[in-house]
Amino acid sequence: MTARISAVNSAGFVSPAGLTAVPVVLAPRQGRLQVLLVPRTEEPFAGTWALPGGFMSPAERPEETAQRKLTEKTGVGAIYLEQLQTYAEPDQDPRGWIPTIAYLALIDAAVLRAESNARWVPVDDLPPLAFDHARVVRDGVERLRGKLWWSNIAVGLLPERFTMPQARAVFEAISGVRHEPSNFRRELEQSGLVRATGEVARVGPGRPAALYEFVERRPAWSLRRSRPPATVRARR
Amino acid sequence: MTARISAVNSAGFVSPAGLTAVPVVLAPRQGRLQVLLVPRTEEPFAGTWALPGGFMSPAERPEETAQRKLTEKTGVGAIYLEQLQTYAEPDQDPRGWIPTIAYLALIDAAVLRAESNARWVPVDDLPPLAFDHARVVRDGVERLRGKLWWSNIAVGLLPERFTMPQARAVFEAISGVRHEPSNFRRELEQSGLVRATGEVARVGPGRPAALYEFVERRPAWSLRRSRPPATVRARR
DNA sequence: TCAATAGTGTCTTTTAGACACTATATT
DNA sequence: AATATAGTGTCTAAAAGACACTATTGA
Repeated sequence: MTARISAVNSAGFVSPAGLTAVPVVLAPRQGRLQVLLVPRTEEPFAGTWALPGGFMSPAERPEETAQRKLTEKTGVGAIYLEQLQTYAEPDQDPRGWIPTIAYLALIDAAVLRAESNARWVPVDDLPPLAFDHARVVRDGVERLRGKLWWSNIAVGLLPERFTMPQARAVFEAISGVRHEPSNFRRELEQSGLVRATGEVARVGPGRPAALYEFVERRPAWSLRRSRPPATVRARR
Repeated sequence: MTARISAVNSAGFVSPAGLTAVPVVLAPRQGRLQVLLVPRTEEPFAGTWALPGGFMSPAERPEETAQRKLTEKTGVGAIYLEQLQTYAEPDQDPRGWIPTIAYLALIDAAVLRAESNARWVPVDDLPPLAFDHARVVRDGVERLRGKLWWSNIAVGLLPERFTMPQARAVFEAISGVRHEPSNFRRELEQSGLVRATGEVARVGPGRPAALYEFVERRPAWSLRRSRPPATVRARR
């Protein structure tokens, strides 16, 4: 086991040994919601996986640290970054008093391939995680699901322009439930979050799909809809 | 100006000079939502007000620190305490690198009188606040309003047993909008958050009001309702 | 009995869920 | 033409909003 780190400030009091920022990077892949993890090589967590976080410096804003760590691991920055929660339990980190500021991060759909030794893992099938990162992932998933229909948080997970079936696939992967196609269309249109571009996408057989785009690409809330749509019920 | 505090950990890196936890204590008073503030005496913030926070120790969970500071200032603990957000901007604290974990705190309606040199101030009429506490208060108010109809968060703000008009007054003070009495009653009953006790309250003229209580006094979410009730529109 | 406050009933409007049907492409 | 996918229309059910009306107290 590595030595425990400690710190004392210039007034003589014990202070945190460090401060970390960790992004929970989520994306729908293969129809399921997945999270980006990196392997942990140091004891006592060798063999487990962890979120791609790192130590903050005094000159850095915590979002910047989360962004930087993310870029180091994936080669891209986050399209969306929102503070999730801070974890500061006394014994959460065996290295010492090291609180963690967690962020919910979404990266552009187009760069989902870029990886190093990082790995995408379905959030409902996690390997053993270091620290309390399993809980952090759970909190992140919950936040993403909770905001899905109330904000344009899905912006970064869809291409610039997308079809209704594409959007539906992403929403279904995130929430884990199936939606009725025609109702999904109506709900998303009425949400005020998206707008038709007038163009269509021709791919394969079948009627071409109309292309949509988000009205607002910066973080924003829906003004119209009042509740999330229902899931599809079994046919009777 | 006081000297800037710094800290270095045993591995030789700069570490935070301290970590603070600050509760945003909110309560409806005199029909308006108010926040509990304490006067700041030290430079450079002498003359301003601040949230009643304080430094954490390594052995303390951050919620405990927030609770303790609250008790020191008001004589009571929080009935409800929930992490709001962490503020760790590089220059937010002139004393040094001191991140702040903010909590949303509600205290029992019965002890709202207990004060020391602390003061209740309407959230829409704040005096100059130290640090970025004005922003912290805004974030707390937003969270409280957002959760009002979706959880039993109002538990601590109402007496053990309360009448519908009382509940309505509290909800209106928090949200800042007026509700139609009969619809308010229906919505709150159907929310599943409260239940009639069968007793009535006789006070002054008029028909006695039935007494209600919360089904669950621990933090919980409503299962039934899907959106907040409408505000009262002007008569036509 | 009157003023004051609490509570009920109900009509209308809006929103959501189910699902039959139409449209437009490829092979 | 057959098949596949996209999109429309609409019926029904449930929820919310408006508001007239009834109920029960103290003075």
